[in-house]
Amino acid sequence: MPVRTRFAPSPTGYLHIGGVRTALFNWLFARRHGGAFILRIDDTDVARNVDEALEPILSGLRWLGIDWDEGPGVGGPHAPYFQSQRSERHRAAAAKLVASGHAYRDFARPEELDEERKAAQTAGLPFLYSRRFAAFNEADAARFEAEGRQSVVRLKMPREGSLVIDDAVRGRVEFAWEREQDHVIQRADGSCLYHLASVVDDHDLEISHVIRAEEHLSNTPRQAFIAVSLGYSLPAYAHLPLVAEPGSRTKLSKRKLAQYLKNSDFKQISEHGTRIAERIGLAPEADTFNPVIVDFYREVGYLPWAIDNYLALLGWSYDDKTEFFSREELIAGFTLERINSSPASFDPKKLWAVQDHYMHALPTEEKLALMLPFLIRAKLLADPPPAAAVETVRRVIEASGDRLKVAGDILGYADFFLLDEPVMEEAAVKQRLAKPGVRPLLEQAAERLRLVEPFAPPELEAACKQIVESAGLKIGDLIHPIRVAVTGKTVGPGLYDCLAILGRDQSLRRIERALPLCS
RNA sequence: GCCCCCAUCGUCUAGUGGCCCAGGACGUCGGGUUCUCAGUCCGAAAACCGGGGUUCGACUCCCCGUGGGGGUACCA
Repeated sequence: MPVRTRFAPSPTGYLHIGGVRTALFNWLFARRHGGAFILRIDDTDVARNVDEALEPILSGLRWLGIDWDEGPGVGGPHAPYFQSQRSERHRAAAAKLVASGHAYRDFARPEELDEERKAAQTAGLPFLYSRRFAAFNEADAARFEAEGRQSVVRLKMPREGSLVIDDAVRGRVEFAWEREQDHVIQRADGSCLYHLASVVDDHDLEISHVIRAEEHLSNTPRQAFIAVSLGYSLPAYAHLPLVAEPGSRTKLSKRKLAQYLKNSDFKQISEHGTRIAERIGLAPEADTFNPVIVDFYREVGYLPWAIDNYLALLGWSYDDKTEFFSREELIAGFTLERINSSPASFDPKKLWAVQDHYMHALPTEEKLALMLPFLIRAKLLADPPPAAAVETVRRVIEASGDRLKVAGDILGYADFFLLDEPVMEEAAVKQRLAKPGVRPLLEQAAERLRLVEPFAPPELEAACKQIVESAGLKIGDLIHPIRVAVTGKTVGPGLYDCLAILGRDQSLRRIERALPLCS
C-alpha cells in the first residue's frame, strides 16, 4: 500500500509553529517512503474569508519547502481538497451510519444533556448519555418532533469491550468503549462535525498514515468507530508529542504570547524581530507577529531550512550526535520509530543557534540576494539598487561575517555605509568622542589617513599602529573614536574594513565632521 | 470528577538489563585570542521524580505513588 500522509490545517489566518512541526513530519515520512503528501483544508466550520485565512498557511509551507503533491493550488485525483466542499460525502456517511444502526437521531435539548453530565460528574462516574431522547424509529422521531424538538445525529458507541490501537510512537493504547460518549456527528441543520468529516476524507483520500499531534489521541476511539462502522480499514496512527511552551510542558499557544514574553529567551528573539520589522516598515502587532507564527521568521529573514531542521529535532532524533541535516539527509534518515513520546518545549535559543549555523555557512552571494530586499524596504537602497551600492553591500556582508544572524540584521550593519551621514548615537559619542585628548588624536589620524596608499585594511592597520606607537597609546584608544566618528556606533565590523569600504574621502569627511563632537 | 499520554542536565535529546559513578547539542559560568561586537579555542558546573518489586545486576522491565500534559463540545 502506498504511503499517503496529510496535513489538514483549518484556515485560521496564520501558520503555527506546532502545526509546522506536524506538517514537516508528515512530509518527511511521505518523502522518505516515496509516497504522497497531501494538503487538505479542514474548513468545516464554514469560515468566511477562507482565501484570506488560507494564504498565510500556504505561503508559509511553501517558504519552508514543505511541498504537497495534492491539495490547494495543485489539485489532484481526489479533489476537492477543501473539507467544506466534501459535505455531501459527509452527509451520506452520516445517513449510512444511521441506516446501519451505528448512529441515531437524538432529540435531547442541551440543558437536558447538561443535567445528565453534571449528575455523572458529581457521582464520580464517566458521563454516559441515557439515550432517552434517541429515536430508533419513525414513531419516536415523530413524537419528539411534535414536542418541538430538533434532532442531531449521534454515534451509538459500543458500551462494552475495548479498542486497541497500535500507535507508531506510543505503542499499544487501549480504550474502554464504556468511557466513550455518543458524540454528535451531524448538527440539526445537517452540517457535519469534524470527526466524521475527517474520517470520511481520510478514507476518500486514501490516507495510509495519520500523523498528528497527541491532542488527538483521545479522539481516536470515536474516529476508529466511525471508520469501522463505515467499513473502512483503519489507517496507521502516529501521535506526535506536543510542542510545548518555552520552559514548560504546556501546549504552545498563540494566545499566550504575553506570558511567553516573560521568558527572557523568547523575549529576546521577539524584540530582535520586532526591531527589524519596524525598520522595513511593517507595523507588527504582537498578535500576529511573534515567534509562535511562521511569518515572523520569514519577515525577519531567517532561513527556512534552519526552521525545518530545528523543528525536526523537536520530538525526533537521528542518533546521539547528529544535529544538522541537509534536506536529503533528513528525508533519508527520518523514521517514525525515533519519534519521542514526551512533550518537547520550544526553545528559541536553540532555534537561534541552528539559524546561526546555517547563516554562517551561506555563501556571500546568497546572503546578498537575501539581504538586498531588506535594505530596499528600509529605503536604504533604491529599487533597483545601483551596482555600486550592491557592491558596497557585498563588502559589508563579507566584513560583517557572523555578526549577521538573520537577513534582517543587515539593516544595522549596512546603514551607515549607505547613508550620506551616519546617525550618531548619543551614547556612543559620549563614550568615545567626548573625552579629553580625542580631538587631537583624530586630527592626527585624519592627517595620516590622507596619505595611506592603497586605502586598504592592511595599510590602514599599519598606519593606525604607527600613530598609537608614537603616541604611546593602545590601539583601542584610537580605533574606538574613529569607529564612532565614521559609523556613529560602538559596534560593527572590523574598523579597517569599515574604513576601506567607506573609502578615503568619505572616511576623512566623517572624521572631520565628528571633530566638533569631541569636546 | 472520569479517560488517555508522559517523566534523563535549565532546554532538546542519546541510552531498549551489565559498554553509564549516564554521552552529544543549546544555554550558563570561567579563561585564551581580539579594535568593539560577533566569532573562535580551551575548560567547568549541570540530570536518571519517589517508593516498592523482578534480577547476580536496573536509567533501562513490572506495580504503586507523585508531578506534568491532553481529552472529556452541536471547536478543529
